[in-house]
Amino acid sequence: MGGDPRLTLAGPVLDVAPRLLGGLLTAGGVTVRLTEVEAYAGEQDPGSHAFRGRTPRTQVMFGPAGFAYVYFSYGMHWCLNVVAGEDGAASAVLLRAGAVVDGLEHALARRPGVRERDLCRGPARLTRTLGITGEQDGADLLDPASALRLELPAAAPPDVRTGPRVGVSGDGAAFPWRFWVDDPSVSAYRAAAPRRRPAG
DNA sequence: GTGGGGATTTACT
DNA sequence: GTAAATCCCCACA
Repeated sequence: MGGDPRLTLAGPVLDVAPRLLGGLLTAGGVTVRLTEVEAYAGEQDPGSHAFRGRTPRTQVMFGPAGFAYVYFSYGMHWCLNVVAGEDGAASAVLLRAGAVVDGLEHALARRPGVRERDLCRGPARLTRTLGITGEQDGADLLDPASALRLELPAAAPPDVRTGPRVGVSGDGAAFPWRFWVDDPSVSAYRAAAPRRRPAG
């Protein structure tokens, strides 16, 4: 699967998401190998920011694949998505976790005292470790001159696991659109609608 | 102009 | 396990 990476990312988001696992994301002098992602499937996905249609914040999602959608959450966190699907599909893949493979010194400098496996264990930790903020919203991930670069793996890892998305409530939680590989950097946070001990 | 909620992380009990 | 931190975005009026 050589091919034009832009074309690969322009495929159906549920195909694109697992293809990002093993990919290399570089920013702020740090490179991570992606270990966990989540798919957000456009305007018909109740869990997606694009669910309510095009807005100033989500306009990047409605554009062509391969660009960065960076949003701000909970008053302090940035999260990074890769826009996927055809132009106008408004689908994207949230990058939830990764393992640092280069620039460890820069990563540790940004996150003093944090264990190596926790550096990018979670979507907001990942952006913080790589120094990603809203300034990178709309960046072309496939442009070598970009502050944010993504390199797709030659092939998807053979052992991709799937499960419900994290932090998504309501109907959007029904689909197993979270993809990960077995790695210590994969986030381990509770689901959006945590259950108490199962009745019975 | 106002109000409610959020694709989270961290610290504390 | 529970709660605090913290502010942008969006829907309404």
